[in-house]
Amino acid sequence: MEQNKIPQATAKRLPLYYRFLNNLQIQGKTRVSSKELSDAVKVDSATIRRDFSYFGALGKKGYGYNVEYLLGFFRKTLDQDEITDVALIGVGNLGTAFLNYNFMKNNNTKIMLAFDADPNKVGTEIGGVPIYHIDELEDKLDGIKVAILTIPALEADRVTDRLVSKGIKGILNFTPARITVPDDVRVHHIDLAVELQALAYFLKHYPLEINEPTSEQ
Amino acid sequence: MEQNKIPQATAKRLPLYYRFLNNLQIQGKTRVSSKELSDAVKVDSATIRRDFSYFGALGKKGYGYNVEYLLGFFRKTLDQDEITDVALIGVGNLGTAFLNYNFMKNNNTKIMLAFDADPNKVGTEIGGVPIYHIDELEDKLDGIKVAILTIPALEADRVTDRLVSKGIKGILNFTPARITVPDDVRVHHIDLAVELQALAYFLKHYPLEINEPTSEQ
DNA sequence: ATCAATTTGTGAAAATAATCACGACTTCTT
DNA sequence: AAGAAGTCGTGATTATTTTCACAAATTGAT
Repeated sequence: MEQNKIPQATAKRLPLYYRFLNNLQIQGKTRVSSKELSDAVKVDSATIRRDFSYFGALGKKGYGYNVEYLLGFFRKTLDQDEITDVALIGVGNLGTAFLNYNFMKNNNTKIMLAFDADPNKVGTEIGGVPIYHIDELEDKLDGIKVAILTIPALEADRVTDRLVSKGIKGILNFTPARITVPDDVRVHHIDLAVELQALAYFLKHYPLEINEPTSEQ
Repeated sequence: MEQNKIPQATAKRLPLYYRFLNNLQIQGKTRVSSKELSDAVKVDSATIRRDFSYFGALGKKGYGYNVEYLLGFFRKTLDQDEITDVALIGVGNLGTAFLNYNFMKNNNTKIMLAFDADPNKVGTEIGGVPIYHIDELEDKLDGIKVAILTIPALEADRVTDRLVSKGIKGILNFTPARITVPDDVRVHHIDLAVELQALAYFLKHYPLEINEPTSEQ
């Protein structure tokens, strides 16, 4: 696409920038510098300027960035106008957390429907999202391209195959299983146990130096 | 520490390797090649060999790696014997998911206690973990170095300050807020809304090529 | 015993990302 | 009006991570 030159590391930070700019606007701020933004999002200010620069010259020297303008620009770039419909598979604790989270408020994504195997959950709603039986997957999934996977690891492969057959192109996988998909399907893994273990490992083996960056994703 | 040369990117993958090796052992496999491991964890086989090589020559040419040996090695390296105690702050949907997740089974981390402000939850247990009132934080947190933050964003800064005062050195932050901590405290952010938005962005702007790596964290 | 098939470990190269540092321009203060 | 302070955009550098590709060693089949 037109902007294939944007580094992936930058692309991953865009939603973060967007949310903080939104907060700033709500607070009534009209301008912001890369330094202020840096303090808020914990990303080096030079990195922020570099990130923005991929989209052209959005700021003004000696002034900073106009919040309204920047926000408008990102709204277009991040397709904030165009909402991506999402399906959630597995209404356990984690799935329920998602349904209640109400991402959609400020976001370009919206969970439209959920699936579970538990008959007590099927037919109910959580956070306004209807829950269908997992067997109805193929019937209800038309037009949906993104799925959140919050099911037991053992079922991950089987359900993934069904999702892929049905045309899903992006999966946010919270299962510890590393699922296998065709080349044209994108999977992002978020492995809670690994994250926690990695944090514990870093604490023991990488004592932080003064002035070392203190947070990361 | 002694092994400060290990790249952070490698360190983040270690828990993942560990878990899959564990699975292999349970399945009764005695040997494994970097190629097989690669298929399972979706990390390039050269990257896996490079990762392992930081710890010395763990494999054997023409043979691969001995599962038992490798596992034993990682057990020591990842301190699997030595359990890291963790506190969970905020027993909402997401917090409850963690408590029920039962990470600890195969892991070097264990959630020992949880805190919440809801009087209905205080005094109960979830997944065997006792829930205390958030006001008791200072009394109960002795000796704990790692905390999982699953509270509303607005309370993140205040609670973080209290955790830091009490000596917490690592925070797994599920709050959308980017918290501010001293240099000697490590924070890993997991921002669910950002992850979902980023996935949607990648789908629209980075169409996958054939043979492009198909998954990532 | 021989040889084809495997598979590691790693030097070297390539790709990706972060950071420095400064010229150019803007705003603010007096 | 002039100078000080602030801030961007970016060339250049440095750091980090991934990938290639192949010699060396091992295995397994005949």
